[in-house]
Amino acid sequence: MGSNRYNPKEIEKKFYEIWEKRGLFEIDSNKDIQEKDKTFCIMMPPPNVTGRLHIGHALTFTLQDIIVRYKRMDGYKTLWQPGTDHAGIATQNVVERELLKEGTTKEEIGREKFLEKVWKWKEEYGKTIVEQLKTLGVSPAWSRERFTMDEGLKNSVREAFVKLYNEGLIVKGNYMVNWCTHDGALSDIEVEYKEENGKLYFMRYPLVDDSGYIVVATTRPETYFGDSAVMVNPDDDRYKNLIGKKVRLPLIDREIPIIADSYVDMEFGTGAVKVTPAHDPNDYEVGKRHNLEFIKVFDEKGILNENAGEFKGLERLEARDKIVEKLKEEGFIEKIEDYKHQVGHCYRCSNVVEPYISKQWFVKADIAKEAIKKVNEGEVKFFPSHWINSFNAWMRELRDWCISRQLWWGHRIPVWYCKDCGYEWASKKEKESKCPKCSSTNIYQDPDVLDTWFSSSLWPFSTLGWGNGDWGKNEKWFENDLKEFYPNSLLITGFDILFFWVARMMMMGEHFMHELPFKDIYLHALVRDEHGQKMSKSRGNVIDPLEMIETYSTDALRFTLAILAVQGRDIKLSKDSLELSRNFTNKLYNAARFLQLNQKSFKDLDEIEIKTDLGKYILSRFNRAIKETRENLDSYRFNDAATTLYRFLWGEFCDWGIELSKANKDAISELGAIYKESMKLLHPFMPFISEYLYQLLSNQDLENSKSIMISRYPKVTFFDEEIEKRFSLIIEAIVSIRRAKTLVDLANKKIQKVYIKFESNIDKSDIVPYIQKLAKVEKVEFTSKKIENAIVDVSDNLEVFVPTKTIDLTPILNRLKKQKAKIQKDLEKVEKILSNKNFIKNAPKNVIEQNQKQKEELSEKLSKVIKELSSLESIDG
RNA sequence: GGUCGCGUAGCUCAGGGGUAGAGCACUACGUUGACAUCGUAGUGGUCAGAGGUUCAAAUCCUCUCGCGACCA
Repeated sequence: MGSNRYNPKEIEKKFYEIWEKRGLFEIDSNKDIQEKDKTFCIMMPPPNVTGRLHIGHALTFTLQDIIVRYKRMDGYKTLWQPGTDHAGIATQNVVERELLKEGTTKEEIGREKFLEKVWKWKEEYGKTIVEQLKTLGVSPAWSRERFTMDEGLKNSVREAFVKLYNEGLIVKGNYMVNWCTHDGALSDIEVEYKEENGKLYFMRYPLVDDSGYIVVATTRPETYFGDSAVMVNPDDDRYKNLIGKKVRLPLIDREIPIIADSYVDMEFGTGAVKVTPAHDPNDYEVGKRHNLEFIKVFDEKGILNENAGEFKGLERLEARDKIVEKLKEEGFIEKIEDYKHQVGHCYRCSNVVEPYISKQWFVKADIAKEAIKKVNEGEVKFFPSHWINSFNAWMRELRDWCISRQLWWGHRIPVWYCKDCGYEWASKKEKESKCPKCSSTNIYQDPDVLDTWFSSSLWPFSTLGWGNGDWGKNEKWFENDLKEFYPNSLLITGFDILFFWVARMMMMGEHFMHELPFKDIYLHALVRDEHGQKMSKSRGNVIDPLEMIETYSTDALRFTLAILAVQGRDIKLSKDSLELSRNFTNKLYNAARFLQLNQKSFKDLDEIEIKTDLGKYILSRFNRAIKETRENLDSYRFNDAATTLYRFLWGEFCDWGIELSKANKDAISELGAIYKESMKLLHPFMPFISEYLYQLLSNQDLENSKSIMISRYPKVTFFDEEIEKRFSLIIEAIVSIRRAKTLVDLANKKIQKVYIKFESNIDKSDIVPYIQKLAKVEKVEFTSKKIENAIVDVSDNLEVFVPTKTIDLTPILNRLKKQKAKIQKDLEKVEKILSNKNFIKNAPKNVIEQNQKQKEELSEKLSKVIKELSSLESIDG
């Protein structure tokens, strides 16, 4: 305890290891304090195995850990289920890049070899994110750690798939989907729309009868090779006479009809549109309506095919300019205009997404019906509550969810086909050997894998053993888990995956378990930089949590995130706020140092009786802090809970408790006990320093002692209004004297004498030493009348007089004048309220009384100020 | 275009019908039995604007302006 700075480095690492080794993160670690039927369960949103800890993780896991530690200490049997996600595309990409470095490709080595490689990569590097998480001090039940592709969860995914397949809720179809030429099929929400400065190309299509041409406008000219009609509005007078005629497509001379459809917007472009049923979602519908030909012009990789004539072999986006150039040369381009439009991009690789027809698997939107109903009936609570609107809006317009992905890494779609009899079936078995219908062994499995979100949508119950078979039983999960921990108590995650993950867990949970998966859903905001900018590598404004931990400590980072975590508001993180928290840890450390200057070891609060008035005062204030902290945690108001702790520990305990104890040493042993107890209150936010100081003040080592982690969370037991009132007067007197001294440049000097005139009765026994010590004054005397020849300070409940001979009165006069103006203004306000007859008639009694009391106090104060002012002015004059 | 959120001290933000709050910054003083990563005292606000409801509006309602997010 030599240094005057808190040094968290060794403590954090050492303590974490001890906690983990002792199994304190596991569900029964708090057995001694568990209360009957109190269970709490929260699922860790599984981070990607390829991931590295970023500040968003730090936020979400800090908040989760705060709640989990709180519940664990509060007597709940607590499960925080950890795990990682196999992250289909991301992981596959990482390993593909590795292969590229080795000069090979996944196609070259084949599916089986490739998957071996991915598993090997996962075993080797998949631990990184977990190790990084540990530096955050999080306390999930690590022994139960799962992976979305472990054998148990593979079983549960097949279980879920087969059920849905047999219920007709999973279907295969040849539909138009969002297609990334790099990553394959995407679900609707995996497409990000961005406004782009594009061009609107006006193309001339010659009429077959050589009577001229019709001009169509398009943003994607390269798709015209797939046109199977030109479409106009039947009411459009410009084109009425052309309906039924044919045009000849430029360069390739294919003939297509001009058709009429009221869907066409006459105002847009030229009022005539090209119809490309195989490459546009709207045209797809038109094509079906009018029985048009579906002509693909490029393949899955975006390479133009033979339908594009001479442009065959070019990439679709690269081909655009070349095609336009040629069309221009041949006179088929009427004009090109600048045009702003929304362009869909792949969320993963930013590639421009194409509407593309392919055979994919879908989960029917019908699956969500029951979940929607229950949410509407209020069976789940959102924090902040307004998220329920977005949730409902999205669920109402839910569309079928495309779940097949053209990847190798992931849950392989458990559907098998018989080459001989054509039979198709879904199987719970990993491997099938023959067709159940014709017994042929000439069978094969669907090559695609499932969307990663499919497996994570089962997470709230699959990790509790649902559909796992025997795998992991009594090790990773237990018979009673589903009963005890489903529905989960709470979900904490970012709002950005509300649709991706939360909504899907809701529908799957409800469908399979017949109960929504959570009671409460807390959605936190984004962490931004100090200027409110989104963090990104390209901006170079990324705040690395590991670096912050290195510089400021885990506790400081956690506390900062908590104190900034206001519901519904983005978090602007800056080094200043981290410094604030770091300073706080130092303050806490030094408070303990002070306590130990007096006494090496302190008892626990429940082992002693608080006898001194100061002890009772601080205990009463501490109980208010307990009440507020608990209330704030119960309503997930992390920022308010953190602020309460900060205010109590620094602003009350250190600033007044410790300072006042310097005048009353008998209180110190009591303060130490209260301080130890307040470390428990702080523990969920700052697990390390709270443990450290608790053990230190108990004069013991964590190595040989019970951890604070599994001690009981403080409960409200004691309020003493009388003593709080008394101390608030003592404090008012001290501040008042200090202010008077400051006015005449005596701030830090010890003065001889001060008189205090209390407005109301106060028990004056034993209060003098406090005032002497903290206001630095030799002699304190109480008076009932004004003292002449003195500096005066008028406050709400008392006046102090510092006798003086010769002194510059100007600052005192200034202060009194200012005070006078302020009081007059306040007084006018109250008088106006009180003179309102309707106010007297309608306002509640206590409000009226309050105002009357205030009026009296103000006028009394005013008269005192005026009196002082006039007497000083007469001297000064 | 639709939905939601935000606009409060120089900055970052709490508060959400009954006397405007915190931290930082700023000013002045300061090494007093832990802490200068500190202490003491102080300065600083027509709560974006306009209407309305109410005895009472920063707070509830409507509109306007500005900013942001999501969806189309």
